[in-house]
Amino acid sequence: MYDHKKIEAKWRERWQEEKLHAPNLDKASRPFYNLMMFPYPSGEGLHIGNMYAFTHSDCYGRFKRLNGYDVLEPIGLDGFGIHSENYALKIGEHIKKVSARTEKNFYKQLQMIGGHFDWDRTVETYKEDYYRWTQWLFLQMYKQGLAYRKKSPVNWCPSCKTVLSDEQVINGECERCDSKVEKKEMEQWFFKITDYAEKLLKNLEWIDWSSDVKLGQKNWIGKSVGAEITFHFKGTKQKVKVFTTRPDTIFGATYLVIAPEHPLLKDETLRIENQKEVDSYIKKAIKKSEIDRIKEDKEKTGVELKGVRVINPLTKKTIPVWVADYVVMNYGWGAIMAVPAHDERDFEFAKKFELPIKKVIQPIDEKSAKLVLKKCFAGKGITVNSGFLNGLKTKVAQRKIIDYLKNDKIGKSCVNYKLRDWCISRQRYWGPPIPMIKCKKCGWVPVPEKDLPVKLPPLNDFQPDGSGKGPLNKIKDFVEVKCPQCGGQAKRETDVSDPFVDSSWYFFRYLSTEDNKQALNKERIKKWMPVDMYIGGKEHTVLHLLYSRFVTMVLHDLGYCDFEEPFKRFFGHGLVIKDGAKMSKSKGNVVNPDEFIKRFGADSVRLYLMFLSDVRQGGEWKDAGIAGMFRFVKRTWKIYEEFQVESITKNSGSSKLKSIKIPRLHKTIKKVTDDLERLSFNTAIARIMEFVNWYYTAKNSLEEQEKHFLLSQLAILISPFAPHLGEEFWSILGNKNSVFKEKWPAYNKDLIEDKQIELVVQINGKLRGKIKVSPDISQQEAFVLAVEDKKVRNFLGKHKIKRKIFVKGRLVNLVI
RNA sequence: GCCGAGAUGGUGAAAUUGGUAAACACGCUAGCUUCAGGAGCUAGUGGAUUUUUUGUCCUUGAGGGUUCAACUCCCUCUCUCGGCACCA
Repeated sequence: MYDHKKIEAKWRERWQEEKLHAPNLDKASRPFYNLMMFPYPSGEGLHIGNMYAFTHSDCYGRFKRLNGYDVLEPIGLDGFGIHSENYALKIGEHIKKVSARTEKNFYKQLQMIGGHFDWDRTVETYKEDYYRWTQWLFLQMYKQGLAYRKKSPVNWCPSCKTVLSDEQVINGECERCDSKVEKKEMEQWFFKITDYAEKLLKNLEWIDWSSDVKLGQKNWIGKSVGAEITFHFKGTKQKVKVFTTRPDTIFGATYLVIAPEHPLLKDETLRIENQKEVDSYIKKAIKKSEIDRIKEDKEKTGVELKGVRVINPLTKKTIPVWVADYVVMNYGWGAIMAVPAHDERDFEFAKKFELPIKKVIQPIDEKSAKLVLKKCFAGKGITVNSGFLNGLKTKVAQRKIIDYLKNDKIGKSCVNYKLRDWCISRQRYWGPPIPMIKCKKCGWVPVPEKDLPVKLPPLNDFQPDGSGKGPLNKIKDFVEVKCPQCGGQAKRETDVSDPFVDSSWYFFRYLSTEDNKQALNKERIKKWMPVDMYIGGKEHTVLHLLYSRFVTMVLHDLGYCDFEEPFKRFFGHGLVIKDGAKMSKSKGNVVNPDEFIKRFGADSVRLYLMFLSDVRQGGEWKDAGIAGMFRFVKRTWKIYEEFQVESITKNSGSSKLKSIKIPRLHKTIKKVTDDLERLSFNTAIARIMEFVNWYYTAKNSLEEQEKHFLLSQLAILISPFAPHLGEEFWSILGNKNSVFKEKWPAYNKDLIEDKQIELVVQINGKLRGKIKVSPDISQQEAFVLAVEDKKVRNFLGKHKIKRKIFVKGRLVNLVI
C-alpha cells in the first residue's frame, strides 16, 4: 500500500537530520543559486499559486543538484508590510502575534511540499537581525545621496492611510486594498532610482529574462529622446521650456500648453487677464484623483491664458498659451508645444477649442496622405511648410533642427524617462523604522551605523490614523532623542520604509544569515552570485524585479559585488486558474493546497502542478486531474512493490548491472533531460508516464537485474518531480544513501537512433503511405521504395511525378 | 487608445528548425474484476461518411497569401487574457 503520509514524513525528517539541503557555502565547488520569490505570509496560508512557482523551481533545483551542482535553495518570509498588518487589524489581533503564528504555519506548509530548502538560513524581513541591515542599506543610500527628502504630490491611499510608490498604484487604485488613490502634497523619503534609469534600460539588452518582463520594464522606464526648446513670452522677459520628441514639427506648433501645477501660472508678470478663471481651473484639475482623470474618458479640458502669448522661435509668430490637465507637471518640463496636425492629443484639443492646425509632415504612404488634417498623422514622413526643413525626411530634419536650436541657444537635444524616483516612506507600523533623526540645529542626521537597529518599539494600538504621520509618532520615548551630531534635542523619523525595500536585497542576505556583524559577505557573494535561476511571478515586473536591479547596481557601485545584475536568469511563470478564472475568495474558487497534500500527498500535488500545462502559460487546476495523477503515482508505486516482493522471494543476490541496452530507457532519459533543461516540466512528466506504461507491458520479459537497473534509473528520473517517492523507490531497491547523492542518468547516443524508422510518403503534401526504412537511407532509395508502396502506387495511377522532396528521417513528398 | 501574449477534441493540453496535428492526461463508452477503494485491468474515443473502416473526405478562432509542405511564416479581421494609461 502506498502510504504517502508515512513516506513523506519519513523523508522530510531524514533530510532535516542529514542537512541534505544545506550546501557548504564556503567550500562548494560548483555553486548553483536557485532562487524563488519568498512569500509574504498571509493569514490564509500558502496559496496554490506560491506552490505552483515553488514546485517548478524546486524541481529545477533538484535536477541541477543531480547534475553535480551544489544547489543553494533558500526560503524565507517577506513578512513586513501593509498586507500582513491589514490582516492583523482586520482580525483584531496584534501584528506581532499574528506574525509568529503565520511564520510557524508557513514554514510547516513549506516543509510539507518537500522543497530542497536550506532551513539553516531562512530570512524573515521583520526580524531584527534582518531589518537592521535594511536600515543599513538605507544609510548607504543616504550617504550616496541616493536617499533624499522631497516635497511632491505623492500617492495617498485613504484606506491604508499611507503613501505609496508609483509602482504600487494599479489603474489609480491601491495595489493592496483597491481603494482610490489620492494625490497629496507631502514631504517623503525617496530613492533616486532615476539615476540608474539608463543602466536599468541598457542591461535589459543582455540579461536572460522572460522577454515580456523585460519589455514591461522597458516601457515602465519609458525613455524618450527628443529636445528641450525655450519659448519666450511676448512683452515680458519670462520664458518657458518644453520637451518634445518631435522638434522637427516645430513649424507646426500653433499653441502652447502648460500643466495646471506649473509655477509660471502664479507669475504675476505674465498679466493673465482671466486669472480668476485660470485659478479655478487649476484648483479643479489638481483636486482630481488619478482615477478620475482616467475615468473621464480623457475628454480634453483647458483654459486659455487671455492676453498671454509666446513666440514660436522658428515661425517668429506669436501663439496662444493654454493651461490643460492633459499636460502633466512631473514629466519633461510640465509644458508642451502643441502640434495638432501630428499629435493625437493636441489634435483632439485643437478640434475641441478650434485652434489652428498646420500640416508640416507629408506622409509617404498615400492612404495617410489623404487623411492629413482630417485625422492626425503622428508618423514619420517628409517635412513641409517648414522653411529650411522642407523636403527633409523626419530623421534628418530632427538632426538639423536640433543643430539650429543649439546654435541659437534656444534648445538642445534631451532625454526623458517616465520612471520616477521611488517613494519609500510609509506611515505605518509594521516595517523597519527609517534610521534618520531630525535635529533643530543640524537638520536631518543619519543614525550612526553602530546604533542599528533602530528597533521597532512595541505599540499596542498600531492602527494608522491618517494624520500623515506614522503610528510610531505616538511613542514619545521613541520620538524624542538626542542628535547624534550635536547632542541637542532632536526627533526621530517615525515613518517606516516600503516593504519592497526589504525584498530588494534579501537574496544577498541569504548568503550570510549567520553573520550579524555585517550585512553582506563579499566572498560568498562572489562565489554564489549573481543568482543562477530565479523563478517567480510576472506581477513583480515593475516592482520587486526593478527595485532589486536598482539596489544591486548601487551595491555594485559601492564595491560589494562585481556584477550589476542580480539575476542571471529570470523566468516568469503563468497563473494557476480554476473554473476558467483567477482564484479569488470572492469567486470561491480558491484551491487549498493543504487539503490536497493531505489526501494525495505532496508528490502527487507537485507532479500535478507541473503536469498542468506549460509553466510559462499557467494552467487550469481541476480536482479530478489530481486524482488522475494520484493514480499514476500508485501505479508506479506498484511496480516497486512488486519488484521488492519478487526479489525477496527469489532472494537472488545477483550482481547489479551498470548499463543496459534498452533503447526505450535511453530515449526516455534524453527526453526528460532535454525537457527539464528547457523548463518543459509538463512534457517531461508525460515522458516518464510513457516509460512507466511501457514497463508494464515489458516487465514479464525482463530479467531481474534488468528490472533493477531500469527501476534505479526511473527512481532518479522521477526524484526532482516527486522527491519523497524518488527516495523511497531508491531505498526499496536496496540503497542506503539519498537518491539526491546520485548522478543524473546518462544516455547512449547510439541507442537513441532507431535502426528502422517509418518514413512518411506524401503525395502533394498529403499523407498517403508509410514505409519502413533505415534512418540513413539515401534519397534515391527512398524514392524507389516510396513508389513501390502499394497505396502510393494506387494514388499515383498514371500521373507523372513532377517533383520529389526528401526530408531525411522524416518524409518523402511526391508532387504530381 | 497603445503595447504584449494567446485562441488546437467533450476538458487540461502536446507538436523543440515549416515536415505524420491531437503526445501525455482528464472525462466518457463498453467489457472484465471484486481486498467496495476517493479502486484496479483491457479496449475504444477529433468530426463526417455504412464504400469490407487496414478506406475516403474534413479539421488547429475567421478570411486571404507564401510554400512541394503551414498550428508554425506574412497580411486583414474577431475574441480572450495581461500590462500601460493623456509621458508630449
